Amino acid sequence: MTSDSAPTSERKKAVTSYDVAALAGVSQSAVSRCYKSGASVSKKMRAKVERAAKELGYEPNALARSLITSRSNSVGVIISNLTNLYYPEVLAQLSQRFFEQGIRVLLFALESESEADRALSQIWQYKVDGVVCAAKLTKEQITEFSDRGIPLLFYNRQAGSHAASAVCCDQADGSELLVKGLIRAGHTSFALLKGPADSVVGNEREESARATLAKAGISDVTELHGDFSYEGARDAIRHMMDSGIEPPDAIICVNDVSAIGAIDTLRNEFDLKVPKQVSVVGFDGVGPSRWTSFGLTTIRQPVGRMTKAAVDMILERVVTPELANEKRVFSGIFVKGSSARIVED
Amino acid sequence: MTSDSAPTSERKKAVTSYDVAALAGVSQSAVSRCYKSGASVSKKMRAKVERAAKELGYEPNALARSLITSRSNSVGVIISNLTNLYYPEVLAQLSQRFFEQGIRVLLFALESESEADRALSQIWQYKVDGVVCAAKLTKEQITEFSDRGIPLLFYNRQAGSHAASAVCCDQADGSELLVKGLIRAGHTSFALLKGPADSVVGNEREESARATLAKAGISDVTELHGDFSYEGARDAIRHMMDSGIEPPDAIICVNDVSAIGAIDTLRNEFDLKVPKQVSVVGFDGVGPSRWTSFGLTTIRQPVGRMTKAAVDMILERVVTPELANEKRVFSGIFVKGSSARIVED
DNA sequence: GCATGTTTTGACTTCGAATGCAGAAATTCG
DNA sequence: CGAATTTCTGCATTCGAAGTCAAAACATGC
Repeated sequence: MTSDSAPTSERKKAVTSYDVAALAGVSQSAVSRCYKSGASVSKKMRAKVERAAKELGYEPNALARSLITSRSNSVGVIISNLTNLYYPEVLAQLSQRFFEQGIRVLLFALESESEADRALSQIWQYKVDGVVCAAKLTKEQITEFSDRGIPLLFYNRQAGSHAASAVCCDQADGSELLVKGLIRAGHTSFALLKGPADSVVGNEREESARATLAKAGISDVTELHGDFSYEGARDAIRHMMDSGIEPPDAIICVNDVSAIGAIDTLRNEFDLKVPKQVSVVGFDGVGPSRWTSFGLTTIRQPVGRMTKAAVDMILERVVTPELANEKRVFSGIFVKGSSARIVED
Repeated sequence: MTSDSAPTSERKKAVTSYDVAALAGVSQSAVSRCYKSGASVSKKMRAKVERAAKELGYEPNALARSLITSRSNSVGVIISNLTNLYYPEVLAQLSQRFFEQGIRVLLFALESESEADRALSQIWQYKVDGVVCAAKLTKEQITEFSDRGIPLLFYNRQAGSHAASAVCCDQADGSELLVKGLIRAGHTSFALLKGPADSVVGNEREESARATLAKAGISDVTELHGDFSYEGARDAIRHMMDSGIEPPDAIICVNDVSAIGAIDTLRNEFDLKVPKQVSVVGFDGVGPSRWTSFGLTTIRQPVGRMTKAAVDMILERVVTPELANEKRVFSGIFVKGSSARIVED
């Protein structure tokens, strides 16, 4: 109907290395070499190629390159609940750091743990060079990574005894610090606002808190069931208060958002003073924990250093696959805040 | 030193369609066809191939497929400031929805606008099928998309008169709604807490608010300079109070986080009652706006419908490139809250 | 100037899946 | 049962860049 080069609709041009080669009057190999660092190319050649490339607006096709080199220069990032206030910061930093290294980030934001399988299937197909995972994987799933030789790094999850690296914040240590401070300040009755039952991070924090209390002879701890969310914390506090229990001196929350929910509910629904009547502590150090309404006493995770470690570790293992797995644990930073009476060591 | 198949270190196997073909005793083309919907394959063939594929654990190589089909089944998502509380939700939903469609998401989380160029260069190289952009692009950058035939969709940014689709929340309409309500409630002196000067969204909200006030004969509006952040709002409020101005009846903030910062500062640093002495309204409807400490009166963006529209529109245009650009504007939802005295229409 | 050594360069093959085409098998129909 | 279709299948080629290798160009030494 129309000629091959329709005037109105622009044909996709897709400049290839052959086009550049033709224009520059050299071979395709030469063009390719110009884009490879450390290749042997004469100045004249480079100049010719660069001029031709610029004239045509040539950009190497990353797909073709990845296919032949079997390196995609991309990593997968699996995050289970992006709506948790803590993760956006992590994701932003990870993505920024990878970007600086010229690495692309394939994002998999899981809604539920059960989606992990489908995400993994996509990950295998896309031949990512490595994966940073802030979600729970089964032992089999982890094994599959090592079988395929794809470096895997967990962010704030235990790799267990399995074959994966990990970057963590020392949950136990942080909780202990907070609880000891609360004990020193003279609190005697405690409540523990837990996270979802299947959260590794939540369980670690919880158990450490409980152990520290036990060591001080306090074993009668009120358990509140939350889910890391504001609403979950609110409901837990309501439930506690409605059941006629005497409010505890201190509430240890597994994360900041829970702690904020607890504070808000105690203050606004039950007219209790925080920290005067009830001390509340959190964990994470998210942005809103610093808002003056809350001034949360918490443990801030060193996200900057943790994400840097994560990126470094993964990239090391991409370059040197035989490198053994490694686990780096970072200490959290105590934030004094004003939501709890605490006596420091 | 060692034999070709070292016993300890597992060689990467990389099962290809040829391996499957060999095991199933068929041709590579046959295997390929089994993975293409709508291809003509007999039941027997399909069964043989599927068995062989499962036995070998075959997964098609997405890179090779993309290379030949020139469809990568992936989209780029550009977000400028992920740390803004509003975007994580958008990103989570976008990524989820794309994932459901079997589309991979390449994430580009820009720190500064100037990084856009580098992100684009990666986008070209990676041959994404389309891009959703929640960041500012120059006219030239936008043009480059249409030149290359890559569908581009702006999220909450004006595409201007340029060639790109867009999904937006009606900023002007929302602001107007709030301001009218404030006026009806009898507020007479107003302050306007602005966003960063270069934010399109912020400017639209601001201008609409100002226009609505002007229509009511109120042109003397105190301008406060914020940057969408809690801290920025706090500083702006401090600055206002310290300069000895009589506090306004109402503060119109360009976004929720600013509004929260304003409320906190008014209450905690200057002992003003919100909404009794000062009404404060925000915009966005982020999670923390619903926290009882704030109970923000705001306009909630219909993120669910907006992200759905974004995904649909982009995918439509990937399949049918000649489709004209389109802009869909969604009305925000008024959230009554308790941070402002408002009289509804 | 010639033998030797060192860069450069281009022809050709490779990565792994998709597809046009032609021939083979299965199906329909007279 | 054979002819005419229709449905399958395999061969060979393609996508675009990278790497191997041997030939070509250049540099060096005597």
